[in-house]
Amino acid sequence: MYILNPAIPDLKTRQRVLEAAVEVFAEQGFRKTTVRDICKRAHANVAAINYHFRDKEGLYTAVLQYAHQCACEKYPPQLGLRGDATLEQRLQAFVRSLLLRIFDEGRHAWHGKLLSREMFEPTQALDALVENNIRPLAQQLESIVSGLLGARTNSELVRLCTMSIVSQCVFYHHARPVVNRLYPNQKYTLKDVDRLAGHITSFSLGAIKEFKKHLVLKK
Amino acid sequence: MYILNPAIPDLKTRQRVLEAAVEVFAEQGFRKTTVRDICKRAHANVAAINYHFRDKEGLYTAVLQYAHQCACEKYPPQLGLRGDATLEQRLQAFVRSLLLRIFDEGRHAWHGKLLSREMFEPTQALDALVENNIRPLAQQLESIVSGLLGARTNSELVRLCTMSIVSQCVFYHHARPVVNRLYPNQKYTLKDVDRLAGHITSFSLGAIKEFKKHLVLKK
DNA sequence: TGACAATTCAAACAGTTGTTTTATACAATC
DNA sequence: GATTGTATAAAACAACTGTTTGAATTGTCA
Repeated sequence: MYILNPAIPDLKTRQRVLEAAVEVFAEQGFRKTTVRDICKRAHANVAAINYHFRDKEGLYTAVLQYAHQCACEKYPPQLGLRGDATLEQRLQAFVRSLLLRIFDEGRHAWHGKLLSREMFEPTQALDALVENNIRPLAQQLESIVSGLLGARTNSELVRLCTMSIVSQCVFYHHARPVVNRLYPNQKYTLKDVDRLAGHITSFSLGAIKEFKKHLVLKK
Repeated sequence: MYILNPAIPDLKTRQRVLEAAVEVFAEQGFRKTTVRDICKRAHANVAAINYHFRDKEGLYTAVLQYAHQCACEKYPPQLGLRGDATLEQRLQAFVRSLLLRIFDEGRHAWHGKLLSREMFEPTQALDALVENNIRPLAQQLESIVSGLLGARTNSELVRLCTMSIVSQCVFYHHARPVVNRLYPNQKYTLKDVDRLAGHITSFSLGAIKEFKKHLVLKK
């Protein structure tokens, strides 16, 4: 056993490489990242990647799975919500947990960053990620929206509203470089995130309320 | 003069390289793109890039400027709007033109793609792009929103609503790989884009209307 | 036309990339 | 205790990268 990295001293090479790779891939993306950089951070030999993960791409898919697993452990789907919560409360909780995942500055920012990268250069890994992780979340939100609009609303409107809500959340993730340049003074502490969650929720609830009003008038 | 590319036969090397570079950079990103690939498409020698643009990075900044210029020519800020248009009409036009820019499948999809790439790996070029192009657009939308909410609304709410509107538009750009996987059957013809613009506009107008109602009640 | 600059070209350069090879150290098994 | 399989190490490999070189070609203008 080789104790080289004081921060994570007693982990086997494979694990050290994996954890280093998550960080580097998230920061630099697949292309820009070099196996030598990863191994340097992991205090491992260059050949370790090929030995444990076959090749760089094998390591990358392992990284995606690992990061997703970590994020799910930290932010479980229903964020401390009582069983008898109203639809409004469920929406607020959904928005808030999504934002928290996005604005997590710590070690769990990986998930979001890696997911963002998949948007630009989708790999095969994205297919599995959408089916296993994203679709269930989308359906969860759709059911909330459907309930808010009224059960008999046509599905297209439900879908459009769902996307409108999600988009407001992920925007601050995708467009952060632009937002930061537009409003350099804006910070995103926990309090700010809560306020943002409040805005998005009431903005969306207001929009849905108006939709429902006109839907009722039509009938 | 070398007539090699039948599509763009009579352009000087510099221009052929530039146009090829726009496409390749937009498709593959800065890192993945190789100068040899660009030159191959442009039917130019490898050295052409270094001769005309100093280096690969010089070519990239030229590409960003060029793509931006092209997009502005095709989609001018105010999209055929009468001087006496209502705020609602101006909002609809703003949303629609933004969506059109995003869903343009033709040669002008460059601008959006390149801008998206800047989000992940911002270069110095992004600073100029935000100041010259994005900030004016944001202010334009802000003034519309401000008018809709009422002149005396606090600026934070105006900004939050502005972001909520923009986010719904750019979402379909940023998250297209995910959206396409979630709803594979959804197409985005001109008609669909118009319907989408209609939804985003009425969703946002409804939300703003509700906000205004509660603002009035507070006073 | 002839001289001069601008442009294009093939070839080579120097550096980096992911990967493989070969050898060695360790632990468990017979 | 020899053997076997796993893990790590240094070095070398082959391919590809952006860039430069220097000669050949083209265009321009006196």
